[in-house]
Amino acid sequence: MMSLLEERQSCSIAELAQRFSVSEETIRRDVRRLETSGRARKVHGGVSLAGGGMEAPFVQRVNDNAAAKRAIAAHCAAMVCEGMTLLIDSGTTSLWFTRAISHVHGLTIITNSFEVAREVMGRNDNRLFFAGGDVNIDYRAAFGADAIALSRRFAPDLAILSIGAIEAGRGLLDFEPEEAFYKQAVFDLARRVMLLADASKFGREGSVFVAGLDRVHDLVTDRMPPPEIIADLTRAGTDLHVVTG
Amino acid sequence: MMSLLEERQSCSIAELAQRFSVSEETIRRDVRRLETSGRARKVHGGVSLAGGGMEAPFVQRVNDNAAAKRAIAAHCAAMVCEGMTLLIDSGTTSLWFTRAISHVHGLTIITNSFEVAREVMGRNDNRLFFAGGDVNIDYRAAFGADAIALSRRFAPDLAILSIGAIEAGRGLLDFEPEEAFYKQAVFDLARRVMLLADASKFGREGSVFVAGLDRVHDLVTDRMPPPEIIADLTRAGTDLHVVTG
DNA sequence: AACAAAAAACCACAAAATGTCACACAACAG
DNA sequence: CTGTTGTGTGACATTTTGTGGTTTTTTGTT
Repeated sequence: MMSLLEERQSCSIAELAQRFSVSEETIRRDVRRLETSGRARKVHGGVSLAGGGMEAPFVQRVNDNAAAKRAIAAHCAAMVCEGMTLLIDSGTTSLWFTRAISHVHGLTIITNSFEVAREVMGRNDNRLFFAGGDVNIDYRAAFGADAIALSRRFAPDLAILSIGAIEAGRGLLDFEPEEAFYKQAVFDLARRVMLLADASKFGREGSVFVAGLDRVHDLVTDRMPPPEIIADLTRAGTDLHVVTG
Repeated sequence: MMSLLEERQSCSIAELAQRFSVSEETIRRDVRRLETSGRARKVHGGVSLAGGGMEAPFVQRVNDNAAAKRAIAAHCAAMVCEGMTLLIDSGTTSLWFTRAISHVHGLTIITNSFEVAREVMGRNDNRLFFAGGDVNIDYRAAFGADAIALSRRFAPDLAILSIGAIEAGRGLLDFEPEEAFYKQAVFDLARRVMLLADASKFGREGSVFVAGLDRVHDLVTDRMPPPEIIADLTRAGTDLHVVTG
């Protein structure tokens, strides 16, 4: 069955059932197992290969929890006004933020994210500085020493950061060491650091330490965090903004 | 449906409905979802890609003389093999070249062009280094000192360059000083410099001097250049490849 | 500018398709 | 014999689709 999926990128349940002369329910059970083992993914009416098209993970991440991310982004966008200098990192929520400020003119934007850059280039009344170098294709961004060096040239009014996970007692964590390293470097630059994190980040466990909550001036999220994290926030002096979707 | 939108920049509801044999209302619903997730945007009577598309003047330049550029690109692509290190500049012909090498694996690509970078990121079995810094939004590329500094780190096997104009007696000229400056810097780096220029470049007059023809190892074009330029080429020791569309 | 006709978009509800669950049955190894 | 595993069946939940009616937008005409 996997070999059939290798040829055809995807297949319908009904077709597979007929192909193997078994009931559709049997196919569905097998598909469920394949999904839990990560080798295929279900879609309504059929199955498709998991790894099909390496672009999928990024697009998927952008659309995960889109409503919450959009609301958070819109809230932050209200604090941006003409002529500001912004540093925007490579998270998916940051991308929503970039879309949300598309109507503000005369900004200077520094970013290491290709998606953010693309969004900014849509309107050409902004100044754009791109932190390049070694590109992580999965993340569509550059994290290496060159990206850090370029970012360090600036003293942005505001830095917009996303994060992989927020854990009580630990602070901010991420999954990719390079990404974490880049973020550490930019914490010092901005006069104000705003962290955009939908509520799903509170449940996650990261694998690389990035920074303590005290480095963040504002945390913008869509649901009230668990009490231990609220305690950490007050201790760190971080302002908490909960955007009611 | 997204893949159909990738090819055609936009599409009408009625056409999509007929294409997939479903009712128009179903299409509208799907489009609404695509819009809330930010991947497409609705227009009256149809859908179009969200930020996806390039800016009108740019996409026009890319498609100008597309057949010739594609043929030139295909010819050059034949000289690329697995594992090479390539520097690709920001011209529109270079973009066609990048598309033409999409089937070659394991390349290391250095570029200062966002469009080239985007094309490379489509397949993630290449290594990508992006020369960033101050971004020229009209050209969708970075030309500044930072871009030069990063590019200088490399010694590519092959550099793929485009040019604004080729004049007899003068050599290579461009229209944007910054772009010219960047190109001057990269001429020294590559072991072999290949210039991609459709025949329209021979008639043009540029405004900024870039380099003499002697810096170019190969000139690939689609029609025989005027005799004075052929004389210059032989004098400079440049190989001339004329691709018969 | 005003107005009417036409096209397109939206909404709500019913119908169809698909997915899920629980249970019964058969094959089979220990 | 018994427990395990896989399969099929039917009831039920969920998702998706089509349809009719209504509202909004565009277009053409005066």
